[in-house]
Amino acid sequence: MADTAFMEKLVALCKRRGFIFQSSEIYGGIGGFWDYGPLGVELKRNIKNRWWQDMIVNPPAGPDGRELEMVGLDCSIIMNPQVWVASGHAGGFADPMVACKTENCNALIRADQFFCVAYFPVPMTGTELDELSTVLDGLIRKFKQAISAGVENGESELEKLITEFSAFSKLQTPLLVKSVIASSEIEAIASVTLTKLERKLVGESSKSPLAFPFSAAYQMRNTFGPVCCPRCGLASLATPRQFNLMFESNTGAVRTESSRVYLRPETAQGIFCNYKNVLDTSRVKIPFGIGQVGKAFRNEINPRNYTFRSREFEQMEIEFFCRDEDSMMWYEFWRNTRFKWYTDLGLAGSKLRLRDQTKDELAHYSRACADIEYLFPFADDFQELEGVAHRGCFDLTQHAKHSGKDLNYFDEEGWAKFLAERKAKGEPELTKDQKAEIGGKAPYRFLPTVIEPSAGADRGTLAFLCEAYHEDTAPDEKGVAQTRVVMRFHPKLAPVKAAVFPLVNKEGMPETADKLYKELKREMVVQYDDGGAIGRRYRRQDEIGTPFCITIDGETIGAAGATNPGTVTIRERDSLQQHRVAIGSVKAWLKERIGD
RNA sequence: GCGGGCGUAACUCAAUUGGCAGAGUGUCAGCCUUCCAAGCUGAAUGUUGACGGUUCGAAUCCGUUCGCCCGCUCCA
Repeated sequence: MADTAFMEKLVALCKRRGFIFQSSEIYGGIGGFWDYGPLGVELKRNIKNRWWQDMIVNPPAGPDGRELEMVGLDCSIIMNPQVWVASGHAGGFADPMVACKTENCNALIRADQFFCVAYFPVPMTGTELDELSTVLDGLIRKFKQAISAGVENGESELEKLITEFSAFSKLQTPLLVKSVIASSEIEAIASVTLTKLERKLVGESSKSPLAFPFSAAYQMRNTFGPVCCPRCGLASLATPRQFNLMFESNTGAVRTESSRVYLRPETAQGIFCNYKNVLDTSRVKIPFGIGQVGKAFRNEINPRNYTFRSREFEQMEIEFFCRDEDSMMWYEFWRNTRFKWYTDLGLAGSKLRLRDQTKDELAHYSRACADIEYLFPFADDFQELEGVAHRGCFDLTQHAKHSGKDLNYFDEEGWAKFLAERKAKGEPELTKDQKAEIGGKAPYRFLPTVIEPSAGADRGTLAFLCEAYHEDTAPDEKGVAQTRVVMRFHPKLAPVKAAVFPLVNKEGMPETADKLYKELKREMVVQYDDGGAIGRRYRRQDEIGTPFCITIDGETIGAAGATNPGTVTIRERDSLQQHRVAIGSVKAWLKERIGD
């Protein structure tokens, strides 16, 4: 169950303490855009820096035990518009939506994700059903491919399908396009369970149902009858409309059709477009990866759930290039590596899961995809933080085709070895033509296969915020249990690593504390606080998730009766335990616990 | 896009039938305080989202508009 009360408390805290603000708040805000305040920026930066450090600078060893080759990149947000034609975003990143006009229904349907069912007046024979299934399978596959490939002219693609369907459908005339069902049920309809489903849909009547894409059904409504809303069941659907999710802008001061450009909807295409540059300049060899952290933009139909679905968001993406025969090994590697990264940083509970996508969910070019998902307090279901996708060589193929450039990888090492082996065996030297012939294809020249771990930085930040929020009880000075709000960030992610307090504002304690504070701030984010009672200061730091509080007391300054002169207390946020540490060792003590 | 809900201090929320815009928390200043907030004193902060209307008088009623939240839907 969604815990809205929890979410409201977290959102209030984020505002009150300066983690997250609404964008342009003084003007009433703007939906789908958010600002990170002084603490939020530290938290998000820590997450991005960790990612960069753990994935690019010092990645774990590969599945073969060898060092991983990873390099970084920082691409522009606006690219040549042809990029988006090649990637499929220009054509396919637009969802055909259809709304129901019934007063109390108003359902909104993704037309490409729904299929219609038609019923035939006469029962079919087993052979006819088999034939029907085969044809349907083919049609559905083609339709899905057309959608995911982002065919530039979806209309004509649909018409082709309809013609094909009509040719077949002279077998029987459908009675009525009755309902719309989710694509996940399509397998059931198009395969052997026809009769079972038939019963489910039309009781014990003998009509045989036939399913086909919603858009096709809509176009054929004059022949087959009206398409009904899946929710209210009435024939009240409006004309399907395109929802384009690309942000548009213009280059140059004069706006014309040809000046139109797009803000990138993902950082990945910048990597693919620079893949050849990286190969040519940085001495990397396959397998290797390129990582990038950067903003991306999508005109979400309806941004919701705090920062979870923003229209401007930040991604942390890797494109890992490898040989196709090793690709499933690398896919497994990245799938596990990325999941472990989250658990190591504290998303360790049952709220985090690794889920393999089903065949239905996969894009047509994708061989496998795993989602790393988090159960946010605002949702009933797990939501995606990151997708690790096996993309085959789809992207590079597309860019090679559209740019006209050869994006093949040439394995110089393997080629040299091949030539040397021939020589050793005393085989005759190859002619120029033979060399071009053999060296011009696999295994020496080929388009690499790509594994893409693509993480949402803002989603990750939000997940870490949700995971950190705790209310527990701690005793006050009278020993009475009091509720306290504590953000239990992993020390590596905590926006403030430590706070320095003088126990009281006299006897030289402020001076000593200030000196320690200034020394620590050279290497980490620390705060100095002398305001109010010590307990109040502890609670303030608990609320922003500072893992360690250092107090300068009588012992530190060697007051009369001190048994541990020159030591401070370091209080731990989660356990409330205190440690006595020599003031000169504080920095080392903290660094040991916070890590690099 | 459609439907519903809602806009009062930094946060959480009051304000009787239309009658002087308030409280708690937080923040700031000072005092007190030798280790876990709700000790003391004081202070600042509001064109009640905006515009218009009704009225002697509007946070409150009406209209318009802007924005936010929820549902349908999408996704990193």
